[in-house]
Amino acid sequence: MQVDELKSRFEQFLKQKGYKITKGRFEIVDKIASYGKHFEIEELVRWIANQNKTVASRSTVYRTVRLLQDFGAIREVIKLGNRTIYEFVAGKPHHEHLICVECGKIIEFYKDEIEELQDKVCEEHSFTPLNHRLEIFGICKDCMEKRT
Amino acid sequence: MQVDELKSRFEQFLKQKGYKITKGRFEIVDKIASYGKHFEIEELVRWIANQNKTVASRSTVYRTVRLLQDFGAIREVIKLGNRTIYEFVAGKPHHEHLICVECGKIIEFYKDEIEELQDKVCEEHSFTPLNHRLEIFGICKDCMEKRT
DNA sequence: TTAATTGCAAAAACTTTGCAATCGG
DNA sequence: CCGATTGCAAAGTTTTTGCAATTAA
Repeated sequence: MQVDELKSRFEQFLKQKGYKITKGRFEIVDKIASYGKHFEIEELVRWIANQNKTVASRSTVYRTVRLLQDFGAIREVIKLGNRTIYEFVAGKPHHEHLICVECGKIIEFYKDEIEELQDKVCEEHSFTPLNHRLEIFGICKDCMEKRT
Repeated sequence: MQVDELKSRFEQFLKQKGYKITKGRFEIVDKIASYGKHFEIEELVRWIANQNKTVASRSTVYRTVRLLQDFGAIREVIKLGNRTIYEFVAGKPHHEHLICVECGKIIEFYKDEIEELQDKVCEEHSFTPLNHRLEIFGICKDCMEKRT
């Protein structure tokens, strides 16, 4: 999805919720889109603050991140210790993560069968799934090789 | 596994690491074992503090929880917002969780096929898995029925 | 106009840590 | 005895919030 299309959908979302269309909110979307990788909020705040033109304060970033989560453009994908790592999911197909606990590398993967089995489990428990997160922590290939 | 057996294994673990065998550590194990359900650390601290005989301070609880994680007796199983929910896993077979976002109910499940598929994915990426967590958030049967 | 938003600083919630006293081996 | 552990309070992190000023509709 193009960022412009996303922003226009976000605009609809805001209007529909009775929220206002502000410059700051869209600049944050641009920043997240151009950041191009998984991020933590404080990381994003610092990165935004270091740009020539500051587009939003820490509170606004936190508040907008929450809005974008409700909207569905970003998602909490990794919870490691006290850290929360987000990703920009806009338009990207759903996937899960392998996280290297040595170097922090994040590998994305998707297995249809895993999704199907989850649906099956939910059905068995008459549970209505809304979303899920599968995190596999371990050592990536590179780090494994360095160990020898 | 019996709690006594677990404590004896924990004792071996401590000795092997060069740590000391203290009363407080074992009393915390007893408390967690008798708590009998998923818990958050602050919840545990408060619960322990409310007992006739206080067995450990907040810092000791935090420090011991970390030790027990390393030892493998407890595990961070759910990360929801800023909350971290632990479970006492001692001897229990591995399983995943369905979490009702409405009432907080936690349902445990295990699907061998899901585990196998994960191993397969890891192999495909030459990734050495250490541990994983699959959280499915949704609405449980009871909450769904109440909605009508 | 007026209700939502922003930035700030303060507060909140959770967790870690320095240190002196104490305890275990 | 010596080094690990404990409790406390202080500090560190991350996130939320109250409020006055500002801005969008």
